[in-house]
Amino acid sequence: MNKTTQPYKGARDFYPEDKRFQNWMFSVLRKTVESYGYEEYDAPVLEPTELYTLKGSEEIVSEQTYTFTDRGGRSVTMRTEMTPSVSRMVAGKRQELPYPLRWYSIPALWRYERPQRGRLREFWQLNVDMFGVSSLEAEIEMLKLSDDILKAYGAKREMYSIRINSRIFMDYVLRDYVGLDEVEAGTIRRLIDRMHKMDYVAFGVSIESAMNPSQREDGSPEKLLKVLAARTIDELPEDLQTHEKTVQLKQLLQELSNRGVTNAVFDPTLMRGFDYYTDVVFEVFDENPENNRSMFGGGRYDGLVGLFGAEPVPTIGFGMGDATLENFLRDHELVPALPNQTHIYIAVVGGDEVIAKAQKIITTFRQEDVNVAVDITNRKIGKQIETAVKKGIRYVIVIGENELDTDQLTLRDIQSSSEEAHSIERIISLVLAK
RNA sequence: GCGGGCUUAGCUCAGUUGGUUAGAGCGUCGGGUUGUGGUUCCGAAGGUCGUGGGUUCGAUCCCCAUAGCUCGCCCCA
Repeated sequence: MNKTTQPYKGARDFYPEDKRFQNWMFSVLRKTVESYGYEEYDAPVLEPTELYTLKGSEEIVSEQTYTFTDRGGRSVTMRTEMTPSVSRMVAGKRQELPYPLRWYSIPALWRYERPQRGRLREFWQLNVDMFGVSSLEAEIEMLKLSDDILKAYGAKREMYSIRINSRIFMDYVLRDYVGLDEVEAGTIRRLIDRMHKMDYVAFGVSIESAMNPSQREDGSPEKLLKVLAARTIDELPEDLQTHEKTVQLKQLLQELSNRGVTNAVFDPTLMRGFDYYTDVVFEVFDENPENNRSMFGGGRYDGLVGLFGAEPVPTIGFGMGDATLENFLRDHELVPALPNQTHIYIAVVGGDEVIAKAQKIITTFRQEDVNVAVDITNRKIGKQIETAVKKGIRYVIVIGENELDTDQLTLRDIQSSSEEAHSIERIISLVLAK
């Protein structure tokens, strides 16, 4: 028997204080996405392994998942992301669901990785997806919603940036504009993804060596570097300005700005993997240098539902991990004091006999939605109050023989260290007011 | 999967150039005579010095391995 009290590597225990924080964090997420009409769904923690090999990444499945054989000989995998599951669910009821679908979930996910800052083996992830809209209005809503989530926590614009790119646009740049074959393009995509981690000269050298000199047109590396250097769409080379996706991205940024999202920018170096995204991709970056990674991101993936044999559905969505969000909130000091959900702690003088007689009062509180914990230890009164203080419970009422006789109770406010006698009705409204 | 740093009380950390009973602060528990916490005073509990092996008369300290934490790399759905 292993006697360690530590949780499993990369997984966390949530003591009441931690769970209180998580509940608060999630409640803000829920409130914000539900204000846009998104509905919560869920799926099993275990999925058949084939669900994750469906879209290709064999290597990821074999090396970065918890995969095992069940008692019936089936290979199962603990969910590492929600997108395949939700795509499966939509495909399963493709013909009967009322589009557009606005769905969200906050599942616990498992990935077999080496833990580091902002990255654990068990983590929670907000997933927001819209199915059934192919127009740019879907992108606008997704990004506006992302922005509203951070604003709901009290984040200021300068704390984060929203970076946007298009896979179709970048494919056009790499294949047609620069003239690369698919193998070269794949290598270059990986390089671009790591661009900000390399120095500029080394990056240029890598780009050049990744391109086959005999096949490319003269000046291709330079053409590409010029595109990647663009900080805005207007800075893109003249001959790219009229491309359909350029025009669309410009329109997207303009409309976001019109709706108050002024920190969204075009970023040609944004790659975001290379699996199921089909067009617009975006990432929200924490501008705090302590958190040197994107906080969350997503994009359009129009092809996934169709993989299940159903008629394809245009889809856009994003995922937001709890660890990176927590880092963001703590480092920017956006976490408020979180009160204990118990409103009143009742300290008892006189033991079990008094507790028995006080039941009528206690029941009245509970029926009025006041959460009441009774100290049944029969310790001295000072200890009982100290317990309430440590638990972070705001109000204390001492009940003894004296209180049983009157209809007034003395409500002690731990926060202000004050005491005042009130009727039970008055106490209920005072305590619930906060 | 690769590399760096770390691991001594519940927490944050001292310490021993290898020597017999390993310390502090905070926290916890109890008390300062019987119905009021966060101040103060007194007292107590709590450690096989991450784990396993080696060197040595003797290891918490030196060496090796291993685990965990942490930071970075790879990867990041």
